[in-house]
Amino acid sequence: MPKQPAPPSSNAAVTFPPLRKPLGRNFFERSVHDVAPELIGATLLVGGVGGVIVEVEAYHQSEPAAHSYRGPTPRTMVMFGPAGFAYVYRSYGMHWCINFVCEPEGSAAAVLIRALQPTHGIAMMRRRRRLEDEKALCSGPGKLTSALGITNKHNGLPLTAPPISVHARKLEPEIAMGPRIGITKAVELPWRYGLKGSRFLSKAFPA
DNA sequence: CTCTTGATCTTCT
DNA sequence: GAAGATCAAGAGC
Repeated sequence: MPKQPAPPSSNAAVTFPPLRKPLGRNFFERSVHDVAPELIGATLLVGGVGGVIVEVEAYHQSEPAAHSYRGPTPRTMVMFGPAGFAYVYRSYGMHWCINFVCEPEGSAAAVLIRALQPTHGIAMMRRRRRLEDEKALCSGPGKLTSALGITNKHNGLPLTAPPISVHARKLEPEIAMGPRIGITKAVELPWRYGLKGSRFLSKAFPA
């Protein structure tokens, strides 16, 4: 094992830049196309571990790349419910991915969280991922759930109550935009958003 | 750097 | 039975 800086020897508070009050349900109860870009720069914490959201994708019921496209199923139930809850699904038989459910009840839309810049609980993330490289800890939708300990147990949990919280950004970041990744339908829709120039993306946006 | 492939299994057809 | 909102490792350049 490579040497790491010694972690704090107690549970004494570790200082981080102060976070804003957690976002409430009303933040998510809007068009997924408004919410998705506004999530760039926000902080996601699960059990105190997390970081700044640097990449997301919007999915909407009306479009065939969305899991909700064919109507409610046991898996996609949560998306047809109210906004402000987590939709967690199994990807390729081995990874978990987390979405934030948006829009008023009746409209099934969600934002896939694709990458974080780690800020809180980095030592824990390194243990879970068995990986040192900070910029690769959360640089993909399956990687960040592993780093944050997200599994199907989190499916349907509120994003507005422990252990999950989402904190608004403090500054207006520069947003990059482009086609979504890893899909074969509706590939032309530019519904992927990212923090311009971030080193923590799953994949760079074309200049 | 890019490209290819194997791993692995739930979901819906 | 096939596809899939992925990842990591290996080969080639």
